[in-house]
Amino acid sequence: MGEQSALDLDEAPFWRALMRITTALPRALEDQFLPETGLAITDYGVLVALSEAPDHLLRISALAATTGLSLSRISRVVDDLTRRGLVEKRKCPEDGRASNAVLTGAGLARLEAAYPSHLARVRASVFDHLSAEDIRTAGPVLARLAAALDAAPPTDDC
Amino acid sequence: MGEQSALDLDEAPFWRALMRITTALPRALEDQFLPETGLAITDYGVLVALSEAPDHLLRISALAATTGLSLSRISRVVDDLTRRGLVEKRKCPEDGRASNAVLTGAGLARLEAAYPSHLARVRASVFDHLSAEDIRTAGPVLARLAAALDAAPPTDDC
DNA sequence: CCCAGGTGATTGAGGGTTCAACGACACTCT
DNA sequence: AGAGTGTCGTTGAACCCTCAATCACCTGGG
Repeated sequence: MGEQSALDLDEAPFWRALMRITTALPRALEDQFLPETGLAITDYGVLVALSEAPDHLLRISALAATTGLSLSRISRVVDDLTRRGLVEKRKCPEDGRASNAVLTGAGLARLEAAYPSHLARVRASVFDHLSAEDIRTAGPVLARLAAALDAAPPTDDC
Repeated sequence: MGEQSALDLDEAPFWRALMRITTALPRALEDQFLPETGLAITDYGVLVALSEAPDHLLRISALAATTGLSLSRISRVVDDLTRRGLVEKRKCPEDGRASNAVLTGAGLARLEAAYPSHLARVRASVFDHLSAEDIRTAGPVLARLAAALDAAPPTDDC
């Protein structure tokens, strides 16, 4: 891993800001969202992923990939959502090992009910503080970073 | 919370990228950093905060504020670091309720040993994927967002 | 057919983090 | 001085999340 030059004058504040955001943003979102809707942000993400899938149906493993959660985590979350009637779990007909999660009517209703609250939280915590110009200039950079992080998991440098 | 317009065409990708980053970045950092240095990222943050403080000494509550951790969390982390000899805890002379955390020699040495690894992780997960221009344009936007999040905790909209 | 190895999902155990309750102490007002 | 109130830090209980082990099933080669 050897020699690396320290962060320079542009990089250091960039890094600090990024750290602050990664710790503070989830909190800012969740704190009001859960009491308002009865959904954790994780739950909401799962419901959104299902609502965007064809037939509102997704393999458990696909759900894990699109939400960015681990397989074990998704398993428990889906269990919980099933117990609450927002999601249904069906053995996959073509592959006996696999299961599909399906959004129920109640789940869709719950998602739609939560949407305004989610939107309000997102605006209050992020977009209310940024101009249209900010978003246009920073958006592509963030997108590039997000893509790199998605691709990067392989442990090593390149 | 009423009416809100949905995210527009610039905002939606911005938001998705932000979500990906907040979930993937901490993982990308921690996964290699901990095995390489024996320090969790939380530990590292605490040591950094202490190293930047006058006399390498900070009130427990100040430490919580600067690291963004909760008081209860910082209490346990400092306990743990104390047990490992990297930090020392002293009752505060002026205020019998308070405690100060002080960086030990071993703590400083450990921090310095971990720094190159930290730097390498930061570069590999973030700056290697962005141009100098990216950082110059997105940096101020992120800084503004971070500042807003730090200030915003008050529950309501304004 | 059946065995070996691979994959999808679940589960137990354990660490990380937070919330709420608490004990110790400080400050103010009378 | 004493009562009431607020603040600093700690702790028990609970939750979220992950790792590793495991079960059930699929797939390909003798």
